[in-house]
Amino acid sequence: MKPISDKVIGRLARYRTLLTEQVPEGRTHLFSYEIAAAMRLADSQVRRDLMAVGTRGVPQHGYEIEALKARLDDALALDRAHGVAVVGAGDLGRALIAFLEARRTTLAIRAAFDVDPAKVNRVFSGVKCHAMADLEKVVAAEGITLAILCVPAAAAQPAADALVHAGIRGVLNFAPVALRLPVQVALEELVITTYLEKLAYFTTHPAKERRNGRHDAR
Amino acid sequence: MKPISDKVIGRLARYRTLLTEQVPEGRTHLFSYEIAAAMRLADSQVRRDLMAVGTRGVPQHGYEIEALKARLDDALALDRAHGVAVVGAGDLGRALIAFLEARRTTLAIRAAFDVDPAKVNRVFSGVKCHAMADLEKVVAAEGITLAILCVPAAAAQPAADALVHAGIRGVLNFAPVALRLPVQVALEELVITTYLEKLAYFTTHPAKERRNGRHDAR
DNA sequence: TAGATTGTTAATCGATTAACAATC
DNA sequence: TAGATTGTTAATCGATTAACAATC
Repeated sequence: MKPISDKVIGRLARYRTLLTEQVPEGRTHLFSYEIAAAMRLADSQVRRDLMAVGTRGVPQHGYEIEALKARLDDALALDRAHGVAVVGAGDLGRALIAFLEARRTTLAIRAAFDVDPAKVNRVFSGVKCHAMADLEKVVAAEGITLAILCVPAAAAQPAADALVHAGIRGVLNFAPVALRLPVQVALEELVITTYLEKLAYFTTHPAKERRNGRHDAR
Repeated sequence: MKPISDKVIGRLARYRTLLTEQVPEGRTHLFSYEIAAAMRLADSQVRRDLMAVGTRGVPQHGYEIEALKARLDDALALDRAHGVAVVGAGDLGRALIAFLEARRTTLAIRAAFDVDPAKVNRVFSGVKCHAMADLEKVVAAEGITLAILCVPAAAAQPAADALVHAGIRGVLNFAPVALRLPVQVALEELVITTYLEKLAYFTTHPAKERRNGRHDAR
């Protein structure tokens, strides 16, 4: 399969969520324009995206939901397990553990890490918290490839360096810091205040000025 | 000022965070290529973005940090206060309250809401939790314009409808649901699993395939 | 069949980058 | 001054949309 752009992957993940969380009652198939309407996209874009992962629809019938879900799972590599670590077991980190463990998928949180000795060896929502010193050992032992970084800004870059050293392949960063990572390590920035600030701007300016898609992740 | 695109606003917010959180020791000015390097952008893009908000740099000296921060605050409407509500006081909602209240800015959380009677009237990190039934009253009384939506998927659309009815201007959505909102209400989708799924894909495929910016939001 | 919807190409659009004259 | 960096335009690039023949 040809390289698929970041943008397309983001939309494919959203299609998958839509199919999982919001399938209209009693439907087995969906038309491209229905998916498009739910996400405020053009129908040709939906067809084009689905084409990129080799899905086939049928004129007059649309796309079969179960087959499409299976195809998306496969394309997004969600048919295999991915080990996830949460680094920083503060309020946000613990909330993310609880939130993500509640919806068990192939993305499973296998460990938490914190510098605070009071948190080490505690178990949060079924996930054990380890000392940062044990990062490399635990990452290897648990087969962890992804990390969610929820430490304070000042601790983010050192923690990221430690993660890279431990062989992590992707980082989801919540700290308000522009991380420097080797290019081969995937990075998603998810700085909540950035999103709030965007909202503040767009609610303060006429709606007309909102030029682009409402999404991102993006 | 001309309309500024969603993409540019997102980067401006990130420049602002960089200037606030990561100013190199003892510097009063920064060059466009320094800002660009920190964010993995082209230097001409930084200059272009700053031009959009009317900032002037000086050849040989770069951009004055304090003046630039002030200009960005003004452009992003962060010089005024914005009232924020957190809807859904579960683990994630309460963590966001604690997280955002710790970094008091002009984006201040003025109220939380939940359907659970056990949570109503409790105070989380200094923020009072109200019944959903009181949404409209409290939003008006507290001058709330933005909402952070952290309710379960099934409750998201009804909650969003109630927020719109109460006159909210922008919604930051954490629920894994494609919300339908009137176009004049700004919407940012921040579905954490979507980001994790993107990471899973990019860590499973050769780094070379990563075509685009590492960010989004945005 | 006729009509609706897909798959796919071509056209458009917007965003990014390169280039360089202006400037300090 | 000379050289480095800005402001800004033009060129490139990629993403989105429109269009329509193929198809069920």
